[in-house]
Amino acid sequence: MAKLAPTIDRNALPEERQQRILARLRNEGRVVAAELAEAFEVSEDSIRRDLRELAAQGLCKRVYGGALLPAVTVTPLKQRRTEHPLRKQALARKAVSLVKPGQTLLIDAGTTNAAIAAALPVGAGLTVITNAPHIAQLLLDREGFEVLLIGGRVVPSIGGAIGAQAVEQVKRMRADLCFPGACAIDAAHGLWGFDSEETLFKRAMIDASDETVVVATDDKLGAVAAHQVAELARVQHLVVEHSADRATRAAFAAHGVMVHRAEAVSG
Amino acid sequence: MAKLAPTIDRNALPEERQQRILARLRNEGRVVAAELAEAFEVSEDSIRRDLRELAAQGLCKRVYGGALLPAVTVTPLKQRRTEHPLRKQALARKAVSLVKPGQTLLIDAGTTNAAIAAALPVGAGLTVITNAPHIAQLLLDREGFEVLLIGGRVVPSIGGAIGAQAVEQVKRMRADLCFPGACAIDAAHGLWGFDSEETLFKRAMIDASDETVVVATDDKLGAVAAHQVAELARVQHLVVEHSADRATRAAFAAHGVMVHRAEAVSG
DNA sequence: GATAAATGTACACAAACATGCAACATCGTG
DNA sequence: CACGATGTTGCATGTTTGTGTACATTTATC
Repeated sequence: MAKLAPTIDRNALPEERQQRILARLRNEGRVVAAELAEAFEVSEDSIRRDLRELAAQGLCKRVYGGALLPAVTVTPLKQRRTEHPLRKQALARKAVSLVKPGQTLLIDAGTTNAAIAAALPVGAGLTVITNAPHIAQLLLDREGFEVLLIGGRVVPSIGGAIGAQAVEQVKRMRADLCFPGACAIDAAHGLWGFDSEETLFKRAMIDASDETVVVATDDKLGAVAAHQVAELARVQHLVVEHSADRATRAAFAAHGVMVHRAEAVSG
Repeated sequence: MAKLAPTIDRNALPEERQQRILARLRNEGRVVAAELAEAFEVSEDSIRRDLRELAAQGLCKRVYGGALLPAVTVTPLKQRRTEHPLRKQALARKAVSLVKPGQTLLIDAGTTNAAIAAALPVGAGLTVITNAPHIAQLLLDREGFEVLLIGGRVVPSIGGAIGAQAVEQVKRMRADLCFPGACAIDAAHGLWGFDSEETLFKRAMIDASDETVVVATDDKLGAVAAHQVAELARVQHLVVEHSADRATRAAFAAHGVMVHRAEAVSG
């Protein structure tokens, strides 16, 4: 198992060597500096230099004696939830003002949407459909909401169920208002998502609702991601931060989107 | 199952060794310093140093002779949710011992079941299907679980989705083990629920699983409610409190149920 | 309370490390 | 071809880190 590969590692160019080190690392999960030095017939110093460069690019994790695969720690949702609390609260307050008593809302997973759920008025007879356990739990704890859960495989990085099963359930529902979490929104090209499955789910949400409200922090405005969720024509309302660029707001308004500007925050 | 893994632990890099120790700990729930020293071919002192560092990061709990998984720190909110936290934790610890790595679990809503979810070992490759947003969220926050959500209308008093839609989704799934929350269990008449719809859901859960584990606090034992969920023959395991009556335990055992008794609690 | 195992601390040693430097090859430009 | 610029390499330097041993202390068990 050790040297069955016919690859000749000696006489490798520096860059080539780094690629081979990476390949080994990904195969075996770890590399030892001394072994690499022997395989490539260079000094351990050179290997260490390679590892240092790879680590600087985040491609490996340097440890005493060699290197390991980098820890795949995507920022936990738990952490993200508390990132810009004041800004998200301000956005949420404005977004909630679009909700009328007795309506049925379709709320996507996401930290901004969790802030919206937390800001919804109790006792307005609202029905909330969501794919995010966190949001469902939040509304149950507040009491006074009718909560419908969308099932399916829950993607940890998103914090909600997406995928075929979730899409199918959404298709069998109707809502007055939907809040698809925005990954990016652009006046010319509409709403965008990062992930293919996530995009399908958001589209199903929009199709199942009379009106769509996009709530976007500044960094989402004018950005474009990999997959289109929907044309801008499908979006009736856009809620932006107080700090949102004036020209950008005008651009969306020119496309017939009602733009709502949140209050300023001190923080 | 013990040493079939071809993983070579000797010659591990220091940091790599700590990672492997953590992996072992999460799989087996405990590690012994002497065994680790032999496996990694280093002195026990080095192992102790590793354990000390891991403990400093809160990743394990040092004990005389080795280390254990850190105490499941239940947040104040969750504790308020639970009436008898210590008793339920003791039950949960015993219930979790029935779970094997890689299994798929079907976990019902309920405070006792939430305690079980909180006690599940991370990194054992477990898949959890649940109708309770609270439990789903708890597992997402702990990371390392595959979580499948059962959708439907969420009943606030239960804290989970039941009803036709939920039943339909459960029917399309298979699990190794299921934990239906018990309302009452009786040696002569089996498992009982309070509510008609809830009962249907629990029955669907049991039908979808190879084995059923009922975890019951003392007050559930020998009690009978309005709707029958299942015959006792469908129940393979019963986990009871340390204080459970001896004759009652014998009665269940006589019906072919494996009775597991939790540790005593000081409180 | 006695005993043996487990533990923490201190210290010495070796391995791995970062850094600076000189030698060498490669490449482009005058 | 000459020349310098650039980049890579190996070596020597001093530093950091991990490891094992020795000894005093704590802990579990009888």
